Amino acid sequence: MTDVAESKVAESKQDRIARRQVDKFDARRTELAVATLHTLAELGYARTSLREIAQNSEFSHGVLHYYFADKRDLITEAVRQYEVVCVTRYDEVVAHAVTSEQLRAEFVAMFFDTLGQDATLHRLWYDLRNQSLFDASFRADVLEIDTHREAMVWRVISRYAELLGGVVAGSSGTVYVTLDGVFQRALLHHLAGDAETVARLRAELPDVIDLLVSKAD
Amino acid sequence: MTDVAESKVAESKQDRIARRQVDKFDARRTELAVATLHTLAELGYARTSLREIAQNSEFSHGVLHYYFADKRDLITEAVRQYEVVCVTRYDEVVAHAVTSEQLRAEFVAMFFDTLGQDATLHRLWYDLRNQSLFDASFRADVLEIDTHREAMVWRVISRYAELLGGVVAGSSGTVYVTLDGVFQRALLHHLAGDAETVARLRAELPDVIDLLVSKAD
DNA sequence: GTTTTTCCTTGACGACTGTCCAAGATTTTT
DNA sequence: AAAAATCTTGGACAGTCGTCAAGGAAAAAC
Repeated sequence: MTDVAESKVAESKQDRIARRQVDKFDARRTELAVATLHTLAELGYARTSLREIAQNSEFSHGVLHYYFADKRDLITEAVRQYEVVCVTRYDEVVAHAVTSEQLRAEFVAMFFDTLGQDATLHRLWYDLRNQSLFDASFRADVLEIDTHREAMVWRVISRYAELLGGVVAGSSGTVYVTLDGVFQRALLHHLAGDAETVARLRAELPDVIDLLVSKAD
Repeated sequence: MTDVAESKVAESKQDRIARRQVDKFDARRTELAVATLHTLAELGYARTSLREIAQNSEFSHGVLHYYFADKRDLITEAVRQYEVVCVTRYDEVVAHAVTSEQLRAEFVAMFFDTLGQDATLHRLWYDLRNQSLFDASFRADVLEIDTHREAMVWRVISRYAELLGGVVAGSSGTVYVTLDGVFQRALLHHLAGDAETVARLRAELPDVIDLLVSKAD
């Protein structure tokens, strides 16, 4: 009995230790994944090396193989970090907008804000989505993130239709590819330094949104 | 006088020789650029090496630096080859369709035909367009090709509106990003082996087209 | 047929890659 | 304070990369 009790105590103690170490381990994994994310955003998938990632962290390159099985494992974790950052961006706008005009205007504003602010992160997303066209090992994560992005856009547009007293004219997928297409195009011209084209896309976006929503008369 | 005449003859002779050599030189450049295109389509930009390209041609890797200044020069030429192949795809459909229903149906058919047929080429295009988000040296070519693609789509949709007796509801850019977005998404699911989603996108495409065109009553 | 020019192969170079490991530094446990 | 477990470093490894140059093969010019 005593032996068992002691053993239980010992176990739970070791468990506590183990759990703490796991937490610490995970924290460092996340830290390194974030450094990876920044490196990828800066250089793109094709030119990102482990040594470059390590230089963007406070560790040496050898440590990466202590926390990650290989490069793919590391990059996959970085992609998951991206998702955490990026997928609830418009929820606040949806939550507190009380008129359709307000929602549309604030969505457009945030759309182009994040375009300028997080341009390198966004180009990374498109880079990785494209990588998944060649490398099957990214596909599952990419498709999952894409689904979440689609849902995010849908929350905005369906709420807009609701406030407007109309219905969304296309499917969730159609709405998503349209707005994502506008974003991709704006990103390209933004990075190319063509502010004029970006401004034009911004001016057109409200019309694009209205194209996707049929107002009931 | 005679000297001058002889010199002229000699010059024009040398010119002829020079021209022929230039033609031969260009022909081989094109040949190697095509091999590059196939390699890029297969492996993607990130994993395409000069030795791999050479293996897809009938030459050895050293010859690439005889015909091209460096890797960038070679890949740029390959991108230009892509444009030649890809940008008049729907013109025949536009030319011989006599009803709006026919044009729409044949466009949809060709849209998904090329999706399956030239999937690797298309994923290369998206790969290179994305590369231009990181590497400015591709941007000019990418933007030019993108413009041509947009014009190609516009020819289809504006003709469709004409046959239908309506007007296009969005700008040329809006129409392009929407249909290109559908294509990108269909390509991803096609390469992921998800035939069901591709079929759904195909079934939805006519509605997407009609969304972009307002029929006059 | 010989010389000259053009074309192509082969091997080498330095730099860079992902991966692994021995050994030292640090932290935790006893 | 000693011992054990954990973390981190920095160098070595086997490859691969783009690039280049020497020299042989082929073609063209005479």
